[in-house]
Amino acid sequence: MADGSDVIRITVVTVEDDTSYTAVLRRVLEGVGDFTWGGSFINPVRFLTALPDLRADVFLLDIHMPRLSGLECIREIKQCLPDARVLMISVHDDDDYVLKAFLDGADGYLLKDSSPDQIVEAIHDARRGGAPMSPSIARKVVGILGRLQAGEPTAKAPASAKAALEALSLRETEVLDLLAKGRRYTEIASEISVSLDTVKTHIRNIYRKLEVRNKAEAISLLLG
Amino acid sequence: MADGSDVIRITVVTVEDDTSYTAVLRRVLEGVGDFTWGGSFINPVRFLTALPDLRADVFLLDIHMPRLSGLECIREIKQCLPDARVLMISVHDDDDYVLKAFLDGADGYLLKDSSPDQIVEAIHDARRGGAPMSPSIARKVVGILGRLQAGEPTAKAPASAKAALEALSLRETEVLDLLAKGRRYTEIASEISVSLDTVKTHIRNIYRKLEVRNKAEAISLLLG
DNA sequence: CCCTCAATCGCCCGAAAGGATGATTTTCGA
DNA sequence: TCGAAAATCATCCTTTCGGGCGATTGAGGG
Repeated sequence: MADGSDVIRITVVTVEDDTSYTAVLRRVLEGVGDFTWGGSFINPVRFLTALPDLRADVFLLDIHMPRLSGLECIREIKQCLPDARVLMISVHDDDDYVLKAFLDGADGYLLKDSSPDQIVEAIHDARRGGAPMSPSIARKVVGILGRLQAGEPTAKAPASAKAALEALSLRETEVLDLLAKGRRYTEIASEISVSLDTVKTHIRNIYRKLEVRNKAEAISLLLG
Repeated sequence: MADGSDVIRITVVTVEDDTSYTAVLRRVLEGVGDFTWGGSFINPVRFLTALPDLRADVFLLDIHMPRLSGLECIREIKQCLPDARVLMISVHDDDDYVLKAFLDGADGYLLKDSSPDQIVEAIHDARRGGAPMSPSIARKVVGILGRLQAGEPTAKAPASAKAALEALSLRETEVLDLLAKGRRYTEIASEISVSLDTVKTHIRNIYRKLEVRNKAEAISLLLG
């Protein structure tokens, strides 16, 4: 391996809506001998269209993009190119996104404050079968694991959701059902023959018991 | 059948939160020779508690009651007393309630503007195996039947709901998902990197396509 | 008898939601 | 290349939500 001819070159493709960061990545990777720039996509939809014709070893995916989440690209990539490695690169470190990324098949998760060296090393690491991730992401993963182990699946436990719903009184259950049907407070009030303020009180109590902040979360917990 | 001794008496029980209407019903029914007043319940919860000890031929149920919907009483009654007839008496004639009542096992559906004669006749009709209903309710039922036949299950079609969701653009789907997670408009805006007004526009378009009026209905359609 | 909890109602206040309309740009297929 | 649809941003205005706070009544348990 003294000369470069027998070095296995790694083709890297990026999908990133931020053109300036795309340029950064390109510069970083073109500075490394065994990397081949396989293309960069600004538009994730375009990327998916082009995917069947791509041959790449590693994909760098942004999570938050204009039209389509990078998360939704993972499965497509894995289906077309089962041996390819997928690394997420994002500014976000929410538990929700980190967990989803790995569940969807991502091989690694880097934050955008990663240094060039770290990015290069992560790509090599992914090729070797590792799961490269930024230190803070690694901590997140450990934290999530702990919570999963404790029987609290994500943030909203499916088991505890049921328990929380059962902790509601008859009246509260009735109000929540109507809320989920899209009824307004005033409509609920007239349907169950109580005042508007009573409905509001019930809803405040429902939110407190379910530990949610608004209608949407309450309904998702009820139906999801 | 010349004397009253061989007339089969019909025991009637009412469950109705409105005491004045309960009194009206009682007066009407006590004026009819072959009816026996089996009791009246103001509180539906109390009614369910007492139900196992009741012997009645016909139940008159209000739909909208303080703690518990009359709809939820139907199954309980049918389980305890399979031969009993259940008539709903309500001021409401929404498709939703009418359909639900019959699906839940109601034998008839009267509006509260029914005359005493109509009520008496409806009870006899139910006993004979009929399905007594106020004229406007009968029309509702026919209308609902037509729509079911046309492949539009209720008002919110389970098949068309899926179609409607698929008619959403990628961006709209993304926004709706975030909405269902309980995100506020401003949070969605920052997460997908667009302005607040753009998010509002997307959501208005989503509501239009899904034919809903608010978050709650949209989320119910998405999750339900 | 006291305490708790469910259910009821009220007031105040700021934030969020949503409706009406109009406009620009990009994209894409006919 | 023309038009439709998607996506973007905006202004104006009203209604609805959501939270904080306090209060009463009745049922039921200790």
